[in-house]
Amino acid sequence: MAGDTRERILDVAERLFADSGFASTSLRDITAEAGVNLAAVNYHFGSKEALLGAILERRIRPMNDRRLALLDQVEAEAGAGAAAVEQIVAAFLHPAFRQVAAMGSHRRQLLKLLGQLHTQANPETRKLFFRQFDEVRMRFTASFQRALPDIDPDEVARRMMYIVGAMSYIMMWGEQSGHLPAQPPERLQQSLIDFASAGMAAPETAASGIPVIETLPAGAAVAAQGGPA
Amino acid sequence: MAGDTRERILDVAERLFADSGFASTSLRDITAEAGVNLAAVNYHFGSKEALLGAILERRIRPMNDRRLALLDQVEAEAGAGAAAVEQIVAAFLHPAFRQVAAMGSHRRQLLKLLGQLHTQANPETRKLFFRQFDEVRMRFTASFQRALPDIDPDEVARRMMYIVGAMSYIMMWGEQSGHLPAQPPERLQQSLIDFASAGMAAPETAASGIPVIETLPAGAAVAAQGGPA
DNA sequence: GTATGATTGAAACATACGTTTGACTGACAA
DNA sequence: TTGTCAGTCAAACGTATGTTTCAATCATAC
Repeated sequence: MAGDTRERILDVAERLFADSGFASTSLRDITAEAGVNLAAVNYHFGSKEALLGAILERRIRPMNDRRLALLDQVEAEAGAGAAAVEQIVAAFLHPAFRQVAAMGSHRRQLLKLLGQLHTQANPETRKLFFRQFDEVRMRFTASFQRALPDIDPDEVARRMMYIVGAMSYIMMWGEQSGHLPAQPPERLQQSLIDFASAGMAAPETAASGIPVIETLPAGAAVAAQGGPA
Repeated sequence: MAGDTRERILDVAERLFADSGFASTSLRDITAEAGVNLAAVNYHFGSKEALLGAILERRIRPMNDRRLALLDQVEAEAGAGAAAVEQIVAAFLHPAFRQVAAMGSHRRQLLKLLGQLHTQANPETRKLFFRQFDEVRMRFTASFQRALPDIDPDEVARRMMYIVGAMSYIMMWGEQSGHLPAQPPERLQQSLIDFASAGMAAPETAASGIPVIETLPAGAAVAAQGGPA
C-alpha cells in the first residue's frame, strides 16, 4: 500500500476534523481510525497544520475552478448582454452542491471544515485559501454588477456574502437540524437559487425606507427579557 | 473584588473563545489575561465547558427573548391580517444587530461563538441552546407562513435557515473581509432586510423551472479543474 | 543476491492541558 | 477575640498532545 496510507489519512482526517473540529481531533484519533502509524502523518504531510492544508486543497481548488469555468460559460452564452442573475447564481452554487453530493454520506464535511478555517487554522493556512476564493468573489461580483447596474457596487458585494452565508449554513446544518425533511440535492439547489436570485435582485431601500422597529416600550422589553440584559 | 473575578473571566473568555476557538483557548490564556488565578475558573464555573455555557447563556437568551417580544408587537400591530414580511424579518434581525452593536469593538464574537457551538461544544451544551432557539424558529416560521400562504411550509422553513446563515456570515466575517467598506449598523441591517425579505417572498420555481447548468463539456471541465477531482 | 531509498513501526520526548489540592486571606458575625 | 466561610493563590497531578528518533521492513534496480 504505497500511496494508500496518504489517502487514508486524508479521508479520515477530513471526516474527523469536520465532525469534531481541528483542535479537538488528535493525530492519534486519525491514525488509529485510518489504521496507519502515528508517525505517518508527519512523514507524509510534515505537520498537523499541513495536513489540514492538504485536505482543503484537495476539495476547494477543483470546486472554485469549476465555478469560474461555469461563469465563463454563462457569460459566453449571454454574449454582449448581461447574463441572467439566476444563471450567475447557479454557476456559483452548482459546483458546491456537486461537491457535497459527490461526498456521499460525508456531505457536510467540506463546509464544516471551511467554517473552521476562520477560527482554527493558523493565519498562513487561512490566507492561502482566502486568496484563492478572492478571485471567485471578484469575478462573480463583477458579473452580478453587469446584470444589476442600478444596484450600488458595495451592495452587490454584500449580497454576494449573504449568498455565501446562506449556502454555507444550509449545507452545514440543513440536514441535521431535524425539523426539515431531507431533500434531494437538486431540489435544495433550486430552492437556494430562488432565494439568492430574488435577494440579489431586490430593489434597494433607502436608509430609512422601511420603518425598522428600534426599541420596544421599556416595560415590555424588560418584562419580555426575563434575565439580565 | 467580589463578583468581579467571575465577570472578568466571562468577558475575557468570550473574546478569546471567539477569536481562537474553544478548544484552542486554554484556561491559562484566559486567567492570565483576566488577571485572575487559574483555579478561579473551576471555582466559579465548575469546568471549562460550563464556562462556555455561561457565556452563551448571558448573550443568547436576552437576544432571543427580544426577538419574540418584537414579533408579538409586529403581529399585534397587524391585527387580524398577516404582518408584512419586512416587519417579521426586522423583528428577527434587529435584536441580533442590537446585540452586536452593544458589544462595541467585540462585535463578531457572539456569532463566532455560536458558529463554534456546532463543532466544539459537547452535545449537552449544544442541545441546551438549540432547544432555546427552536422556539424562536417555530414562531417566526409560523408568522412567515401566514404572510406567504402560497409558499410551501418546508420552503418557508428552509428560507428561514438561509436568513440565519446570511446574518451569521455577514456578522462574523463582514468586517474583516477587507474588500467591503465598514458600514454603520443601521445601513447593514437595512441591506440585509432588503435581501432577506426579497428572498423569503420569492416565487417558488418548479423543480426544473430555471435550467440549472448540470455539467460542463467533459474536456472543459477537466481542463478547468487543474487537479485531481 | 544485494544495495538503495522510500516507507512503516514502536517508543520516547518535551510540553501543554484541565483539574484538584490545601494553605492562606480578609471580611463579617458572635 | 474568635470562628466562619467565600474567595484567592501557588503548586502539583495525571493525562494527552504534536513531534522526533531510529531501527525494521519493503519494493525495486543493479
